[in-house]
Amino acid sequence: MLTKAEQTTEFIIQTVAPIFNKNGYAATSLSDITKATGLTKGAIYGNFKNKEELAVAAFNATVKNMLRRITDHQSLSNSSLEKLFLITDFYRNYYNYSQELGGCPVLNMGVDAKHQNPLLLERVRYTITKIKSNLAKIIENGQKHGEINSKIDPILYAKRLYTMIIGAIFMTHTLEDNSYLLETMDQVDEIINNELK
Amino acid sequence: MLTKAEQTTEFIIQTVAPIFNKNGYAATSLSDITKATGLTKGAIYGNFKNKEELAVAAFNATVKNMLRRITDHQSLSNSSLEKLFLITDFYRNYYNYSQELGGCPVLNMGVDAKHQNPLLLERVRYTITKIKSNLAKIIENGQKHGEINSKIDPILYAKRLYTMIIGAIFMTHTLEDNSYLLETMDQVDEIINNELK
DNA sequence: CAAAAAATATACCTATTGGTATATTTTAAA
DNA sequence: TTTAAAATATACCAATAGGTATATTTTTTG
Repeated sequence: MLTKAEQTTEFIIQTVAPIFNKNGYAATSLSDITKATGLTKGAIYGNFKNKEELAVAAFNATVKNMLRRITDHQSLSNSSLEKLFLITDFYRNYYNYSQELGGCPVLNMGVDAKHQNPLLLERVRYTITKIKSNLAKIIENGQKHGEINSKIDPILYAKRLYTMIIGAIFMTHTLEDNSYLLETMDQVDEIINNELK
Repeated sequence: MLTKAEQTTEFIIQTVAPIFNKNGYAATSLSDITKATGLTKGAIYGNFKNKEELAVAAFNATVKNMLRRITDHQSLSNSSLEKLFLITDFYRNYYNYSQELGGCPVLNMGVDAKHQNPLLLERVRYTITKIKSNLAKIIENGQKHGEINSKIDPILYAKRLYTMIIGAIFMTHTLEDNSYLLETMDQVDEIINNELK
């Protein structure tokens, strides 16, 4: 069971996560944080060493949420090929879902933290590495089971797929136009069918 | 001939443009600006109404620089197909070039301005529209001259290509790994050869 | 239920923020 | 070269920034 204090810590993280994700690190002030949580600075600094530590905790929570959703969704099938289609499926609904999070944490924090916050940037890089290796492992597994062409390079295609995905996320969010995500996911499906099979 | 005042305005823009591009709007302070230019607030506010107007002028200057470079490069050939290859060529060298600018202005400001600065966001959207319609026009022209398959949708492919490009820019900058841009440009070349021809 | 411990609120700190009124200097025109 | 105009510097403003020491309240434990 969670103590009252642990509940508060969790409450703060969940409340400020979308704010940091939307506005970025520098543009999120302590008063934004106290206003949103209804708590005072004393409470915030009792639970977190400083603004940076809170921002990192918030990012981690958002990413954890996101990764769990992807993992859950792709586990709907045991076939590697089907798992890949489930991933494009996931990103077809990503615009809606990521708006709940305050946007895509990888995209937003990747750009925001680049010249501002080494700790956050490291977390972004780690997250990308995880997503990429997840994709590569699915491809490798598909090759082992004869579902996917053994001639293709799993890492190369993992990079290509995530590059397309993150590009589509940027376009859809910046232009507020979901067609980029939808059309790019169609394109990824074509690649799966024509190049990976 | 430029008056002394006009020279100063231009000097300020050129000096602060990479700073805004790197750090974003909120994380760039007036003291960053006075420090970098060696001028005082009086001089800055004599040339620009406020921080926002300066940020917009800086963004416009960076984009103008970038668009001129693309235009110059693609004008090296009259063939539509060759123009497309010249564009992938341009982006193969984009990591180096964009570092001079303080990063990719479209990517950085697209994310940064999203929830912060409607004026800047509008400029980003306009820039994307311009780049996209440039790509679409090249494709259309290629179709008119029989260089490009008349069955393909110019707008759809313009969207696909720029989505891939901006995704690769994000990955390369965030991971400081140029292979994303290089490999994605190879992939784009494959698309030109296999789908557009 | 009382006491110790933990968590939160209050009040405050210095530094910095974007911005401005005015004095001074520099530029351009006569 | 003098003078009017334009540009820049100086000195200031109120508001807010992140952060902290301490008082108060709440929670946990014996």
